[in-house]
Amino acid sequence: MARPSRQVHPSPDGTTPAASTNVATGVPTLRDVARATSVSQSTVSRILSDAPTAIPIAAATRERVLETAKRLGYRPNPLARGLMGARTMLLGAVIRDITDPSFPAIIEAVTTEATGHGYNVVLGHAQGKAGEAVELWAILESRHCDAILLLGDLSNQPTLIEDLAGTREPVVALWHGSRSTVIPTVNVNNRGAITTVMEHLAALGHQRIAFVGRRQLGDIVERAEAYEAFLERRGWQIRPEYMPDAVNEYEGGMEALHHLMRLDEPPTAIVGATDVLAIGLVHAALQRGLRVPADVSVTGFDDIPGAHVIMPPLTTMRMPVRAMVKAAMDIAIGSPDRGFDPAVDVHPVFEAELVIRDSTGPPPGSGNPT
Amino acid sequence: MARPSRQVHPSPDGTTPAASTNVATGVPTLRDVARATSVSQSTVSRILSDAPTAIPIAAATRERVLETAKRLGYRPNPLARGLMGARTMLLGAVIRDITDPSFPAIIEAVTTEATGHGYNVVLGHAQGKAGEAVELWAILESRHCDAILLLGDLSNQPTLIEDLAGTREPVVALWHGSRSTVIPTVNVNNRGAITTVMEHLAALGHQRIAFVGRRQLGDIVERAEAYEAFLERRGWQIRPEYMPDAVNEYEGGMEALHHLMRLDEPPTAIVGATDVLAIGLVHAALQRGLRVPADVSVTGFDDIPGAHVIMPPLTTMRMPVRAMVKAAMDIAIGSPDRGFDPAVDVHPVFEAELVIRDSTGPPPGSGNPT
DNA sequence: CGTATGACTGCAAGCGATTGTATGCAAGCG
DNA sequence: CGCTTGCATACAATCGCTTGCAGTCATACG
Repeated sequence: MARPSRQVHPSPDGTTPAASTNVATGVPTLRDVARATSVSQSTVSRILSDAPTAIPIAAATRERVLETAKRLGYRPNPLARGLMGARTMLLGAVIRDITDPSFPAIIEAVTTEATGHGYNVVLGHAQGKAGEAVELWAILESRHCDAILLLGDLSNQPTLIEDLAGTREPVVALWHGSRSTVIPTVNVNNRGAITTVMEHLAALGHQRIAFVGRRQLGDIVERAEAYEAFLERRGWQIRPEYMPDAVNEYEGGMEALHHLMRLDEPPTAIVGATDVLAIGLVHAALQRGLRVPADVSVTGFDDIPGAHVIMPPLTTMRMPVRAMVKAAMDIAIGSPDRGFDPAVDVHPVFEAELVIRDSTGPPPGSGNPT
Repeated sequence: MARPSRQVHPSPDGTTPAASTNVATGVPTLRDVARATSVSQSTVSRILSDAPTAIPIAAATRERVLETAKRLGYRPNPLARGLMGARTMLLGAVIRDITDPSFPAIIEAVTTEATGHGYNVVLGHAQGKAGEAVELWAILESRHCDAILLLGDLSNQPTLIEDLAGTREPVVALWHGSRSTVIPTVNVNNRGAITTVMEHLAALGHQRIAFVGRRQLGDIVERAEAYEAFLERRGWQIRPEYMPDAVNEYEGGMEALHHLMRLDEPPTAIVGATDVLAIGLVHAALQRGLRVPADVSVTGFDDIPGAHVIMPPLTTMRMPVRAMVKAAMDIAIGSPDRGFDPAVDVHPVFEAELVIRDSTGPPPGSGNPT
């Protein structure tokens, strides 16, 4: 790293070197702007970062500086800024699994919202492994992100959440399943949503309803519980064989369907814990020669892109992704200085909306199939 | 920002304050480690950043320092490091449109590869607008990313590419359509791939083949050209009405299909420029009561997740995403110091692989539909 | 036994920006 | 006309870390 060690010698003859500009990088620095305008760095700094300063600046000077800065193409160095403890305008995002089709929309919302606030997003991909998430968090923190968003349930490793709780930056978890009270969480009303789905199915005449999803991720746990609770309220039987374990992938859904259809008394409707699962369910059903929804109804959750272009288009629950991300952002970077703003709810819960499409219908043999 | 201005007074009585640790943040600094070990910062720095230094360090000292550093949980501050011109270990990624289902896999590959190299990824979402991409680039550069990856065709705004060419960090474009020679590009052999698809269809007996995709994105332009070239080679007629314009969304594909099927002589096979388009095509065909592939064959491009769980599973071209990203990474951050390594090919082209599934078959009325 | 070589370390000067405090100057007041 | 005020700037100290160069012993050589 052959960096010229001393560049800014006061020039033996006394003349100040014009505008040296860090020779190595070619990027104009604050000092260059100061020199070019014949004012001090402090003045330039105060003007450019127009922070609420007690010190007044002459309008003329401000003009001049602003002009030179633009002319030189000056850009503040975020590194130096961050060093002094100023905000880095970086938002860390730890994503459970970017491969999951429900995340792109979330990421899109996050980057858009963040940009709107002048923030950049540093992406960390946990690849489903909580171990990596811990490490990621460390990285993000050391990068001095102003806030960190946890996207998806990363709670299977308790250490993470605990560590995060002790951190100095705001950390907000989205779709984490509302189990943690240590950190703010923004969630969807899973119980309410599943209840809505079940009621939709029940209204259609279904009684033998299965639920597919692995009780591991926070959101899915809640959904499963809501499913059981509904059955109980109705006084319907809870059959363990109606709740097969399934990894959250298309294949998981496919296997689950085959399992369910091999049962002596197969369900007439299946609630998928996610759209991915539901699409797998539908696909496997079709492969088996079953008709959806004539032979079996299927519902999903998330309304991922593509959920409406499968055949039949999927009935599912749509979450207000944008609003949720916005809420998280407000909690995370909304309060200017001190930690969280006590005035805002740090555990908001949003309602999902039932999108009825063609994958649900009356159970087989129920008179008029519409 | 009430930051205690002077902290490290030599303590009147001569005792060195234990380990002050930046009170504001609570994060141990290099100085803390130095004090705790009773050595100078320089020594600690040299040890921890084990840079190839001409200056030798006693093994015992090294041990001691390493041990204390670990005990204190010391983490170097990337900001301060970057300020000195060291690598920031940040990789900028500008994504054309994260909403496009083919990108998640790419992002996944990028984050994984980057992590493997010790890099973090800063994500920029261009939202399809090239104007934003320019701005993004500026941001990423000012963040001192060690390299920048352009994901997807951002070339519709020429300024971007020009600006980028003059930058000092390595910039590599992936899936940019191989039109730019100003910056390194990693591409898939679109012409070869489309030729493969066309041959597959021709071998099945199709002669009336349509192509759906908007000639705007680099990759798609190439694919369209290859389509025409194939027709020409065979001496088949190029019908403009067989090349409808279609936005790269499910809906675009659906509209295109309806358009094609309203033709007096509709095609028996349709090549979708992307899987998204293809899925839209299939969906619309099914809606129209057409059977795929009995009535019309459809092919896609990308093999996005989900392409195999629609009905019928999509015949498509799969790209070696991982290998392509790896190649880009090698170009971008492979050479340690000076720009690009002249030894490596900066315009590698990868071959896509035909994945035959069930959306293609012989044209209607061709004897045995197997 | 004095003094060269080395092997190790410490000093201190920045990187680029922020910010508390001091300074220069022109009005304003009595 | 001297001095208080207040406005506009400049100074200088840091943030945490890297690094060229100077300094310190200890050992080895003449």
